[in-house]
Amino acid sequence: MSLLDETNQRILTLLQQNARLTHAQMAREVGLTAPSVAERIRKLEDAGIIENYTATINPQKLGYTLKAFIHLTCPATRYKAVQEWAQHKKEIREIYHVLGQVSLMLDIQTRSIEDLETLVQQLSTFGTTETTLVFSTLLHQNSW
Amino acid sequence: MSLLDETNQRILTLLQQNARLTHAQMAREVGLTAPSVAERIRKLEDAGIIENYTATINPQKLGYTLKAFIHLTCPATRYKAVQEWAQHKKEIREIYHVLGQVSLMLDIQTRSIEDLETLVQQLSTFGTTETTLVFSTLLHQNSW
DNA sequence: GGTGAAACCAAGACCCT
DNA sequence: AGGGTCTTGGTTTCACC
Repeated sequence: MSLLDETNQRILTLLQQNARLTHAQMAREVGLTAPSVAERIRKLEDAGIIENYTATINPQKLGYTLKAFIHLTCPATRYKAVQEWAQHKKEIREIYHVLGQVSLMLDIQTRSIEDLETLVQQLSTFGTTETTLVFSTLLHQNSW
Repeated sequence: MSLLDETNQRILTLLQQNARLTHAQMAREVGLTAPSVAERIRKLEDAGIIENYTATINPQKLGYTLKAFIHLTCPATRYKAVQEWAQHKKEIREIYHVLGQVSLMLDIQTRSIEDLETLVQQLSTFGTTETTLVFSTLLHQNSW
């Protein structure tokens, strides 16, 4: 059996749509028994294909109504400092090291424009910033 | 009881760390019984705070080794066309409508530089593009 | 992959405060 | 309204085929 045969791809799709499905429910969908599905899932986890299972939270409902991207241009020697600083800021969702004149790209979710301003001010101690506000999300693909 | 009291915040954190925890396991963590935890979770779902539960897949392991952002500048009248076109492209993870001269920002994950080139060529029929390749991810925050 | 048994869990009814 | 207890049926897990 291949780790990515058709059955496992269907299992992966099911788990991406609803990670709390029981093995028995998935077994019925793919035409196997629960222990077989459990074994396949265990192997997908061991292979690192499934990284983990997480509840998707609606940021709006927690008051995080503002989404933005901040492009930070700074010397590479400061990356680690930025990373450590960001670790304890819950508003910072992701940091990417990107190619080009912009060096870091930060995915941000804040409660207010004031909070965003504070972040930008703090970031400007590392380098120069350019902020892009997000109006809306047109597409959110969450399965392969 | 508030929907976001300390107990519910701990439940949310637990579910974001491992969405497949049983009610009983969470109950032991927060000092309640399983039915109480189930009831709290049901309310968080009903309130839309928990949107869904999903398995996190490692894109690398599926061959999607290249990450990029494409900034697309095009007339607003074409947004819908872009959205529909992107819907069936598994390489396109997210599309944001952003403020500024760039109009759309696409979060991309491809298997090769050739696939990226194809996407950029197709997108250039909608407007002008600017592609930013991602070297690495410095931070990935997945809980609030 | 499947089967069967034991431990565990989910879901609902019911009670207490 | 929120939490606890109990019961029933489904589920997981493991050994074994």
